[in-house]
Amino acid sequence: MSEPAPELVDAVAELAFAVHARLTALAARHDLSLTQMRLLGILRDREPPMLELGRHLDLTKSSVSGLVDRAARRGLVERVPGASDGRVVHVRLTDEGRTFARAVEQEAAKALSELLEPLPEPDRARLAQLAVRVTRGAT
Amino acid sequence: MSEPAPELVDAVAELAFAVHARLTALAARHDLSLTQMRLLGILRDREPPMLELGRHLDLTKSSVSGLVDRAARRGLVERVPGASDGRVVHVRLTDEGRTFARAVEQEAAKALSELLEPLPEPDRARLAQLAVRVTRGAT
DNA sequence: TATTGTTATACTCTATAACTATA
DNA sequence: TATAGTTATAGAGTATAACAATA
Repeated sequence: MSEPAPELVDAVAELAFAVHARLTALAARHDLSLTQMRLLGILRDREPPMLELGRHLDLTKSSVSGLVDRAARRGLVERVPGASDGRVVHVRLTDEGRTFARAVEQEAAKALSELLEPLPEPDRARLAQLAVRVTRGAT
Repeated sequence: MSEPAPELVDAVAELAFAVHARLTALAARHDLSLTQMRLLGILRDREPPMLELGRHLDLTKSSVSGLVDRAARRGLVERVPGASDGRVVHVRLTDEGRTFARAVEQEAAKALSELLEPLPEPDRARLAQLAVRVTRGAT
């Protein structure tokens, strides 16, 4: 392992905080937590059971229950009984939730690309490329 | 404004989530929230009043009160009455808090540099450089 | 009056443990 | 018995509004 080079590590951490803060603020403007926003994103192309949802979000089943309760109360998602296994409950977006999720997602993309505006185009692509290489090899 | 190029934006968002998750997990191993960890980091070289702390953390004064209460209950920080202005309360690390903060900070640097390991050294420096340029121009 | 901070209250988020229903 | 999910309970984190003390 090579020497950490602390200020370089700091730079990456600061970028991460900036991204996180932007997304959190955006979510808050729609009365969503970042977790709720991620929930909508996950459900965009899936109808997973509660436990699987928990794996995606790294939450316990009880936390997922509460999360889905609150989203369902707002009419964004709904629970669907499993067809083959009576114990399983799938979660899916309602029509309203899908429309909403789509809008929020577009805003998020816009917010992040605004954040990246200090970089001219070729560097932006370079940053993204490096980011991909890190996350591909990540835990 | 140029076209968003969604998958590039996604890559940066994913990197941010990975960094955030690492730091959150590390903090949790010490029974800290990420906010508590940031609090310790801020106090490393400052003894700010409550309101200023709130500006650093982007929290209301009431949230800061609770945050400092909990950190103080653990013996990590202490409140110090302002000398010139009787309304002001400064916050500073205790000796124990300082030792603890130092240890956690080193672990954090190590955790992040591990995360960046998929990149060979020159690329790591490039990533950091790009990150700096984004955050320098950022909100 | 204005400012700094705390307190009262409420809600989200999260976890652990106990419980229910199904397999 | 084992698994999927819910519920009861508790604590952190956050906010708004009302309050206290100081300026």
